[in-house]
Amino acid sequence: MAEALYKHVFSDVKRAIFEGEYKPGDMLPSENELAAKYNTSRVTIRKSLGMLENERIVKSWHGKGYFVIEPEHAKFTFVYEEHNKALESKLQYIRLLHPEAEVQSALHIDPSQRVVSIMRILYNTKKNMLCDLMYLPYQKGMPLIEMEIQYADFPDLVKNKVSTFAIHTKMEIGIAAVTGEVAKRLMLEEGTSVLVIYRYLYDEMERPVAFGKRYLHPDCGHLTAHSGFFPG
Amino acid sequence: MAEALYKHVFSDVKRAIFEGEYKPGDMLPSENELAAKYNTSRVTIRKSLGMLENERIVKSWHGKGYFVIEPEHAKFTFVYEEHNKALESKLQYIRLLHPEAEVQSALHIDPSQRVVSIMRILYNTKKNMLCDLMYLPYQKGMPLIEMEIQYADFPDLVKNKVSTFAIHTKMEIGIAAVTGEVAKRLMLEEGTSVLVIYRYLYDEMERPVAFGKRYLHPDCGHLTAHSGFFPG
DNA sequence: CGTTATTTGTGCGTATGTATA
DNA sequence: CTATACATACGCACAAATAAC
Repeated sequence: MAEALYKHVFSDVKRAIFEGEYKPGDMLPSENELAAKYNTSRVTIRKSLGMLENERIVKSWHGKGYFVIEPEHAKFTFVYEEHNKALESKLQYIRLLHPEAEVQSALHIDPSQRVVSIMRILYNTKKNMLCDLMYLPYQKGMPLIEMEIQYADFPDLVKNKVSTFAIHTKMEIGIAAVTGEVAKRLMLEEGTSVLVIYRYLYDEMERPVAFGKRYLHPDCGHLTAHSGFFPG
Repeated sequence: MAEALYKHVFSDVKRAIFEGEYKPGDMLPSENELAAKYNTSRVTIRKSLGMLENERIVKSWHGKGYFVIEPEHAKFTFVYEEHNKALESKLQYIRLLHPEAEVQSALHIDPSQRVVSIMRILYNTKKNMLCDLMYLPYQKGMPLIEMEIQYADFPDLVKNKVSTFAIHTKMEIGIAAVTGEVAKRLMLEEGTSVLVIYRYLYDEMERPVAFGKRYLHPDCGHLTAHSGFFPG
């Protein structure tokens, strides 16, 4: 089967842009010109140009034409898997407690309201690599069954209550000194600085529904993100 | 002006998905059924469904139908501005030197080849917030003029040599202890742990063309990223 | 100021191909 | 084999924005 025509036009124009034939700011030939050049219809050309627009390579202006845009190198895509498949997970405890200041502020609740606190350790054959803490506002009838929680992903914890599409999450990366239980479980000296990943889950009304902290053992290495154009 | 028909269909189906009328895994009505429902043509429906597909909300299977997919909560978008607009930038030095091991390995060069090393400080009215180090393989005739480099973004440094679209960058976040010149400039004690952002620039052949390290003063706070669906 | 040509935006009808059940 | 569903592609018409005259 021959390659679809619109795909051919798409990759041919894309190639021309990547090779510098059209530079950022340049106008592409009009739809009609391209249709003539590739000996096809305007509809097909529009499909190809639409794909280039989706990839943020060109932008169309009504009545003017299509223009090559400046690529975005400031936006990075971070792939962060809640469940690292190379690591085993072990539940440490589930406690019902009155939140400390950090958790209060993250979940927008007052000290009188209790929260469920869950600690998990993620480890490989050699050592404990991550210490994961999660906090959820406690409500009566909440399932505290260990097995349910042990393997649950962060968004899974609340997905039954709201539509998965309504949830969005925020991730923050910071640095913190490990103390007490966390230091002991990661087998680090008290006060050692480690990377910390903070996770915030919000529902469709922007209300915080969960808060998590994850302490990374130094041997976990770096967190990586990418920018630029990638296939797929 | 009335809203375009295809936009109406798009947002109406999207709303239905977000409200849980169609759940992840569900099949949407067929193109023909939707065309009948909205009293329009199949072409228009395809446009709307194509938009939903671009937003990774549905996926079509040839001969089967359109299916609601599970939202991706593991991919985060990091917006990282090389030039923080709230901060002033000051060039500290430009040196030509033989690279240390870390830089050698990052740029895939051997110790005999020299690199241009550039240090900048980014500061606000109160204090120095960032210490930025960049390394570029040195080539004869390279412009070392300070003014050119002082305000250059990371990708700008190489954009004249290759197409901007061919460049892609990687970002890593780690933790490191500040020493020597860096510690002094950030006014931190030797050995203090700080967040470090590593940047790698690659050309179209995946060859490294620049390497950067950026030490963040603790007062810079956290790095944040988002996941889920956002308008625009 | 309006006129006109150009360019993109929206929308319909139709035909044929191909994958799935 | 057949019915259904999506994929590709063409032609046409009109609307709306832009720019040049």
